[in-house]
Amino acid sequence: MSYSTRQREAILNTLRRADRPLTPQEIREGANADSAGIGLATVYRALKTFMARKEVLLVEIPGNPPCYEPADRGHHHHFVCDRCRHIFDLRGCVQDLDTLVPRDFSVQRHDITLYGVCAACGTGEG
Amino acid sequence: MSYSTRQREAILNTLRRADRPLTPQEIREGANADSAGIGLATVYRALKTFMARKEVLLVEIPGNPPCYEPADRGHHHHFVCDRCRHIFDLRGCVQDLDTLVPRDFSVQRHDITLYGVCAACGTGEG
DNA sequence: CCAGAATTGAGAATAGAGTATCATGTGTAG
DNA sequence: CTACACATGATACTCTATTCTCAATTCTGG
Repeated sequence: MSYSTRQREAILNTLRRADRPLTPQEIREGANADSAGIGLATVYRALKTFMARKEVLLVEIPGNPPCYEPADRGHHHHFVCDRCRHIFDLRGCVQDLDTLVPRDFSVQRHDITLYGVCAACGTGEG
Repeated sequence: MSYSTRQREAILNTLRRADRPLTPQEIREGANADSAGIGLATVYRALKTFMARKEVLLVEIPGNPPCYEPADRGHHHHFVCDRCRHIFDLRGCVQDLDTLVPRDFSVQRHDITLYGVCAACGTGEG
C-alpha cells in the first residue's frame, strides 16, 4: 500500500512536465513550485517508490549527477552538452549492437550517451 | 618532472596486464602482487599522473565503481555482465550515431555500454 | 469521523570515491 | 655521492549522494 499525497503528485508532475531527466534537487525545486515545503528526503523516498512501480527511471550519466525521468518515454538515449551540462532526450536508436560482443555473450540492454554541444550553446558562440 | 618509482611501474604493469578496466582497489591488489606495500593514495596519485599524461583513461559505467585502463587500446566500448559485474572490452563500434541528434547539435564523442550475461556466467547456468 | 498505517520534514548519519597532511623514503641531475 | 625535489603510506578528511531517525502529520477504508 502506498498513499497518494500532494508531495508525490507534485514530484510526478514535475518529472512529467520536464523534457529531460532531472536531478533530485531540480525535482525538489519544481515540486515546491507546485506545493511548497517538500523536503529532499521526500523526493528520494518518492523516487524510490516510483521506481519500484517502474513509473520512473534512473538515468546515470558518467560525469553528471544522477537524474530521473518518467518511464513512459519509451526506449531512448541521451545527449549531454559539454558546455551547459544539460541532458537531452534523443529519439531513435542504432542497429547491430549485438555484433559487438562475442557469440557466447548475451546482450540484454544498452546505454548510449552522446556528448557534444547543444543547439543553444553552439549558436551563442563560435 | 615526475619520477619513475617501483610503485608506479607496478601500477602501470597491473593495468597493462589486465584485459579489462580495473578499480583502484583492484589495481592496488595487483600492484601489491608485484611490489608489496602500495597504498591506495599512491594508486590514486599515480592514476592522476598517468591521466594527465594521457596514458590512462577513466572508464565510468553507471552502476559500477569507476575503473581505469591504459589509453593505448584505441576506441572501444564496454560490456558489463549483470551477474559477475565484470567489465569487458569490446572491439568495434557502430555507425550513424550522428543521426540521433538534431541537426544543430554537434556530437564530439560517445559512450556505449552493453549489459547482459558474459560467456562464463551464461555457461555455468541455464 | 476513527484508527492505524504510511508519509513527511529537517537534520543527523552513512557510504563511497577521492584528496590533504605530514613525516619519511626515494629518484635524479650534476 | 649529494642535494633536493618528488613520491610514499597511513590516516584523517572532504564531498556528494542518499538514507535514517523521529516526532508530527496525512491518508484510506470502514
